[in-house]
Amino acid sequence: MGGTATRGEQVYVLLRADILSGRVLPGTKLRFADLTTRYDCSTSVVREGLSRLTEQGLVQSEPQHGFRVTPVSEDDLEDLTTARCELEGLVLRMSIEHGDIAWESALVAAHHALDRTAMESDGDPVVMSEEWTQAHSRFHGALLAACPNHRLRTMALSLRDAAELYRRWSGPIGHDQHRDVRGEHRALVGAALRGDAAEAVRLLEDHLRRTTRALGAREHAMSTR
Amino acid sequence: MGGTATRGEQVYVLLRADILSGRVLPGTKLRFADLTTRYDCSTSVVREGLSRLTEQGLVQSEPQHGFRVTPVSEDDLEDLTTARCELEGLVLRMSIEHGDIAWESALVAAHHALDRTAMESDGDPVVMSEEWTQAHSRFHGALLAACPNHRLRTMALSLRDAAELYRRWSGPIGHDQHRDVRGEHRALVGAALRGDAAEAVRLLEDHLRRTTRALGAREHAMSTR
DNA sequence: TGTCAAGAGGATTTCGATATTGCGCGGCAA
DNA sequence: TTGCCGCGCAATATCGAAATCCTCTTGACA
Repeated sequence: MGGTATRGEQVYVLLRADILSGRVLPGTKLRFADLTTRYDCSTSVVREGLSRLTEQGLVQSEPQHGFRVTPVSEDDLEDLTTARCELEGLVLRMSIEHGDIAWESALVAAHHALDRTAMESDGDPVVMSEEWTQAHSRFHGALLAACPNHRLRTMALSLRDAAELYRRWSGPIGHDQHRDVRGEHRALVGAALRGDAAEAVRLLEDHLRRTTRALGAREHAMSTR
Repeated sequence: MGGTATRGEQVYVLLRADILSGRVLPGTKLRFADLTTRYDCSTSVVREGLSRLTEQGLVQSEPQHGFRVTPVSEDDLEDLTTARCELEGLVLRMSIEHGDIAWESALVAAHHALDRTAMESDGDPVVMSEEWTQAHSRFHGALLAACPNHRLRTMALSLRDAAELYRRWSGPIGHDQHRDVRGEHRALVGAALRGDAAEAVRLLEDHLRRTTRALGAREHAMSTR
């Protein structure tokens, strides 16, 4: 027990975690031989998992040439950030306009949890802590949760996932450019609870663009070393 | 020649065509045994094709229970239409703001082709002609083509595909509610070429909502018979 | 020396069969 | 009659090998 329903699902979850956590680098070729031994299953199952990752955009496939982890680039990051500003902003507006008390409560709870979680991990202060990443993801998910449109919400969350791949390669964000990430989150919650959708969307876009700038700088530093 | 690269791709294209053209009805269970004989290939390949359809939203999968064509419902149609109005409107605005002369030319060409294509097919006047459907799809694709953001454009087109599944179940739209579909398209082109993004978006949303209403009425009539 | 063709090797794609899972029918006891 | 347990069937998930395809190398020929 404790396992998921199918083997393909397991591979999907495991490989997804490996990609998002940075254990396999963007651009890496994913060979079937490696994966079958790594996850102890047949090529069919690996293929299933890769296919699911592909639909999420974390993996790319070229027919007859196999699969590789979606490469990162500054252009793609720019594309992704613009898409997120527009779509996530839209979903946030709808969420605020339709949010009820239960939504507000869940949002406050998620924000509290995030605010009380350390950003840097104890063991390795150069990378962000797993707990903070999760809490951060949950917080932004809670912000969008009241959007009544299932498709738009799903797409916005999918874009957040794609961004996670980039966020991994940044160090603790707070240290770059003297940002006050906690303050940004607090302001977001405030505007949301006040029902000020326009202000909240503005804050969110700022939040996303700032993160992008930090990542772009970091990535540039990595690619030129 | 004329064949696509892999067998899985073929199954994907064929099955997709079968679903979009209405040869297999929404909600239908897709058994492997049937599909392997229908497309003359193994279960693995069928699985590959179904997986790709799933990522596009045309097919749903429940672990251990197989696949079925995504069922249609009035609620889902409402959800889809709202999502399209918001997202496609956004993409259209960006497209108009960034469109150059080449885009305008392609748009004019696509509109001309659409305007000169008959909506009703000769053989079966109750269903829309294949040619018109294609021209219609190309026209709306041309409208969005100049949006510089790859992700947003792709998502908008994906939503259009999903809507195709519904559109199939409507008769020739022009006959319902005394609509002037050709006029709506012409007005859209006019606003787009004029660079009036706000007006174009308004026209597009109207266009989409009208189609939805026609489909909703039709579907209701079918479900109660 | 440069170009092209043929072949070996490695990787992906496809196959057919086996293992596993879920569902329904029938029997048995209360 | 009703409810529950267990067996059998059908469908899906998984496997491991065979077939197919791509790439890189080698060698011959102009």
